[in-house]
Amino acid sequence: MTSKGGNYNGDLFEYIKVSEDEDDSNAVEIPCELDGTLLLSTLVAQFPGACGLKYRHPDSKSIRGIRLSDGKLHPPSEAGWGKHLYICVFPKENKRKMEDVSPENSAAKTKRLEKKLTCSDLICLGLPWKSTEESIKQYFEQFGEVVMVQLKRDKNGSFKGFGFIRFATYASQMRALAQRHNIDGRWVDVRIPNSKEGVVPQMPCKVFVGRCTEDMTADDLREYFSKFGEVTDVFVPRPFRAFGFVTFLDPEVAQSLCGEDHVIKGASVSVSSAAPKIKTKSQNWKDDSYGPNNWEGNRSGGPSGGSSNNGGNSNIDSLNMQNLGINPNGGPPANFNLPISLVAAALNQAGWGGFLGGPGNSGPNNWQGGPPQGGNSGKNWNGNQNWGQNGPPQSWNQGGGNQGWNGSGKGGNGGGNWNQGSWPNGQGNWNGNGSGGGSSSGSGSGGWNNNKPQT
DNA sequence: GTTGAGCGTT
Repeated sequence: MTSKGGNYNGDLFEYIKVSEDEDDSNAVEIPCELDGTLLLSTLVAQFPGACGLKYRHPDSKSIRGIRLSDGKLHPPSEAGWGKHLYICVFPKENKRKMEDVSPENSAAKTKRLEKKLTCSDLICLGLPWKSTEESIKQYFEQFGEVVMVQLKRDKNGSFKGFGFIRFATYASQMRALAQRHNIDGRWVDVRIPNSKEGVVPQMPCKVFVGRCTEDMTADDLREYFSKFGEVTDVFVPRPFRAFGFVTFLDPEVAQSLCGEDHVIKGASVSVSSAAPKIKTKSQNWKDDSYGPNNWEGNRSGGPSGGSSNNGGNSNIDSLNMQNLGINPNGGPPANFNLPISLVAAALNQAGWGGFLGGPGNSGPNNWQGGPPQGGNSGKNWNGNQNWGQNGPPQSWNQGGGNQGWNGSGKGGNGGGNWNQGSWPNGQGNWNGNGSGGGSSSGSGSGGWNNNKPQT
């Protein structure tokens, strides 16, 4: 490509300096497009969750926003981006839509959010023996402010290899929970402690995007929807099926978009709940209009490395819950007493479709009759098994017209795909494998516990 | 001095 483009400096790519704050010591230089604009997606690739840019005007000393349209950030003047330090704009923690700011509504919502988006302590399992409070704090600060680190020791003061941390914000917590962590060469499990039990799905983080056109890629959806809040996953089925799923960090954002139409690439798409339609007659998953899609192409395995080893006795435990964006501290939502099939659906919506069923006999249809036997006592997901090369059993693929795991060839190989990249340190992004396809390509390394004994 | 699934009173 030797296009001269409409760039401002005569260079092929103009780079602009971007930082998370006004401290430019960790600024990243980001390339613009040839027309002088900066793609939001380029920005997000370096600053996951960013939704815009601003800078401090040298004369007025005030902060100026950068124009964003159609996923492109426009330089502040004809002269281009100049040498300003640009600062990332991130969605507010308690974001809500403009039309929702009527006083009572606002107060009520804030209250709810406060309750819902509360941090909890996180347990860190498998820490290196040489860990210290300081080193662990330092590691986790890449996800946000760390307000507590406790490493557990025995009476003699020797470290037991695990500890607890706490973040200042829910967003930081979710970022940390959504990643695998390699600390000093060991895969460290970060989860919500079992002591925080009684949690239940709250609100779906995932929305269904209907009327997609064939030229809409996962990246397109990500780029578009990022302006409403941090997007943690996008799934666009291929071959083309005219819909997609977008998962937000904040369920409130997902919720707020439901029922709306949006224009992407010139086409009107409809956003709605990703929940399977409730069938009054038959709650058979096979008959659901798009229930089975939730099982398709989703990540295999949970964050513990796709290590489902439940042999058909899967259950819902805190390890699973934590990764659903489910608040460990919040009380039960209004729709607490859902049939288990809907709970399963809710779990899927939350972005973890596919993990409830195991390689055994726990395909979706098994959920109709109620929860699996065995309650919550069994420990699932702790083994090092993946789905295997072939994904879940064939019987999962009988949904009419649905591709299923094997048919689509997607997502069947275990958990390596969950965040290969790291988050805020600029070395990667959510979808470490590029093209926004983290949700649909799954030949991973086989899970968390790749640890080798240390010497 | 060793170890590697777990669940916090240091």
